[in-house]
Amino acid sequence: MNHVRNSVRLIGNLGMNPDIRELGNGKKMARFSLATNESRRDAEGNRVTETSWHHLVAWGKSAEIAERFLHKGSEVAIEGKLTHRQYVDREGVKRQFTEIVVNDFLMLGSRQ
Amino acid sequence: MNHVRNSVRLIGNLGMNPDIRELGNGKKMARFSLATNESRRDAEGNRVTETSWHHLVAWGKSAEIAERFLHKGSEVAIEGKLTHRQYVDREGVKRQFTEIVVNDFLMLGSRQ
Amino acid sequence: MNHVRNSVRLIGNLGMNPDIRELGNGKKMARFSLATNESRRDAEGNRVTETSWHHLVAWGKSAEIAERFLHKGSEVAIEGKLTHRQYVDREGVKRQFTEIVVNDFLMLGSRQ
Amino acid sequence: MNHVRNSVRLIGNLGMNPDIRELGNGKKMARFSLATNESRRDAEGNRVTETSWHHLVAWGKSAEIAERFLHKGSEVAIEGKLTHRQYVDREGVKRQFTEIVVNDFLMLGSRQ
DNA sequence: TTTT
DNA sequence: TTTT
Repeated sequence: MNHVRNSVRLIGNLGMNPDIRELGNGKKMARFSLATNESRRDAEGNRVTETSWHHLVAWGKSAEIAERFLHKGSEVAIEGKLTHRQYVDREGVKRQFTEIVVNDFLMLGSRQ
Repeated sequence: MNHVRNSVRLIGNLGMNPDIRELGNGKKMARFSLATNESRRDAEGNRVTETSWHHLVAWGKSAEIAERFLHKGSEVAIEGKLTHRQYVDREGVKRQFTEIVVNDFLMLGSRQ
Repeated sequence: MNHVRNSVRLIGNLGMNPDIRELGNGKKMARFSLATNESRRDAEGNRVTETSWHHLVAWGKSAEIAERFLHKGSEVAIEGKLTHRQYVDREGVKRQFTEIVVNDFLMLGSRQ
Repeated sequence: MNHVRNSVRLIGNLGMNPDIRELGNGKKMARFSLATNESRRDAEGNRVTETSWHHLVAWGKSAEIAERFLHKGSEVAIEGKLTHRQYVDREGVKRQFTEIVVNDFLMLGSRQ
């Protein structure tokens, strides 16, 4: 319950169906990308949309709900924790990977 | 004012004095790292502290306030936007860089 | 920009069309109620929905957007500031009124 | 875990020591007031500080931590849920009471 | 007074 | 890769 120190809130759309893995202990993990679209005016005064793609991961119960209810295009609000992992890729290059560990999410616009 | 869609909140300490740049237009930019410390129990039940280091950038007025008041060790609460940039490093490796663009921050524990 | 100190985030539905007022200075004000629905299990294990009704007020540009796009039933995400006002009602009773001054909002599920 | 729908974040100071009650089931409850100070310029351009007093309540483990560590003047960051209760006072007047049910909090400026 |  |  450390979420006063580190909390991310995003509202956007899934770019793909969640990728579900089942771990050795039977616990599920769901990974997906979420696009947040920001609308602003550029130097010429035209409306432009800037899209950011965020990496999300959900565990356990949240992963199961994601598996059942989320799919490509789904609109969701999520709250999670910002994490950064270091790893070495296949070419031996040191890399950083930032992802949001989902604490809670809400499906939106579900009337469709 | 798109911060309903994309908002990060962190409370932690600066790892260094902010790095201040003045851009061509006279606008300032302040960069700094912020550590958030999360306390939890490990498998053996011992208290462990996990530290995450986040990259932050502030612009304009916020950068000026950061320059004047923030320094290594300062405790701050920040609200910002999660952004990801792609770039190619000196070795020609494609990389992603995640940083938080600060919208608002607050110095804490300032009674000292 | 004091929203690190005081910030409310709600996702819910309008109970009515916004009530629009135009002030002497031409600035608009929009008032509306927002329901947040929380689902939980009661002592007997049955799913129950608890609804909270919040009072919201938007000013200026936000009020104009609210007037044009929000109506009874609209699903929205809002970010605002928690405020409390004291007043004396017609019967001379001292009362407190809590409302959220909207900083930013987002219409959800707008595909309908 | 419904906090994507309804979440309040405040950073401020306690106006009093927490008021601790122990309920029949041995569970503790802590009540306290928190002041958030907002700095802004008035019509004449002078800096003015506006203080809002919020009612907070914490339960169980949070209440116990509040009892041990929080006191009048403590600086804290809290995350909670906005709730409204109706009641009838001793004079038979119907009233509303708004309070924030604390989910998580963090003591700040603890170096003192 | 909303929504699922 | 999403959405409007």
